Amino acid sequence: MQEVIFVRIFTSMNFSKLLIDWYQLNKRALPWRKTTNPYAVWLSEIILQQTRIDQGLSYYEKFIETFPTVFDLAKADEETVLKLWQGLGYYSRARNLHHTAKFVVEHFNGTFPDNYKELKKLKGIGDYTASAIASICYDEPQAVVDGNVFRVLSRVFGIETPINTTQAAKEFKTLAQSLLDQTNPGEFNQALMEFGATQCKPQKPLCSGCIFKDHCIAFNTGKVTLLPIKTSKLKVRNRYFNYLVVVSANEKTLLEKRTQNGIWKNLYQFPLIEKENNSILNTAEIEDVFDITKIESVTLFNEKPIQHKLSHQHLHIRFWIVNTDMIPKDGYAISEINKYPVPVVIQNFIERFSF
DNA sequence: AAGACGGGGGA
DNA sequence: TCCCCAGTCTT
Repeated sequence: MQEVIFVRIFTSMNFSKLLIDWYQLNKRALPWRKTTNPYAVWLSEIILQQTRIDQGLSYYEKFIETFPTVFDLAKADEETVLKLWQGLGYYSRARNLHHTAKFVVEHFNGTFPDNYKELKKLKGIGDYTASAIASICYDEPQAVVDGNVFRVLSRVFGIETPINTTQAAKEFKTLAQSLLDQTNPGEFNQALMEFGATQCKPQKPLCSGCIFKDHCIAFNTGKVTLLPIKTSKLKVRNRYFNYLVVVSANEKTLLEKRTQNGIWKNLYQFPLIEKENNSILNTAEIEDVFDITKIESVTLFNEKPIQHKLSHQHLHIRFWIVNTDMIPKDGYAISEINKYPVPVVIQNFIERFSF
């Protein structure tokens, strides 16, 4: 038996009007919505990449207060920027943020480019962020495609192209562009994202009162929970970290900066011994790290490795307390270590361990 | 085209 | 547990 399904077709302006009317009634009051200052909008967009508003909000407030203008940000040390970013993750965003602030000050006298094409040339600004800034600050009709847009459009229009493909990026950008309100693109873009974030949510979307109920292909074919489609699951690498926490006679410890590419680049940590497996360290391995003669004692801080899960890596971490009589030459005063940007797992240890 | 890159929150 | 988040860059 063939099932017959009725879906109302959008007329040209329908989608945009329904959406923007909904937005006017339902938008949250957020600090970056009070301005079209490109610096503030840029900052908010970088912070919100792959980050929930609830998580990013306090960081935005901190950054705007500490660095009210692009000049203030450009003047700061990278370490200061990373410290303020600590805990937010994806630290390349902070490094690129700082780089671009300096670039804008040096080459554009502190004035951001006023169009999509030039914005996209800046480090850390991709298609999404360039479209967001250009539309919100300069009314340039560039549609944004973020996770919300993928979800809303895939459902409403019943698009089954896996969203983590190059083809989907083009397909959804074209569709979003065709729906875009040409006279108020910034409003439209924000409305579509807000709608995805609060109504057309990943889980338990609020379909019963949805403005697109009569039009939505997914809703009318029972496929809401199946869309959007995403292929391939990433594989996670296990790594085994042993951190050596030196406690010296003169209240100093050792820190090192992670300078290679990879996780936590340019953040600090205790001296690290990485192993291939979960085996316990022996004292010889620890002594090899320091060219020292006098280790008083070595104790294992946590018998059970701390499980620290990142997107692509599952870290198993042990902390070793190394007491020594010697005075480390390049030691960091215990009282000063909170000035350095460190990964969350290191910060948690510092707070648990009473030096 | 695929992989790397954080950390937290919700179900 | 698993999924996803106002993505971008590198390989």
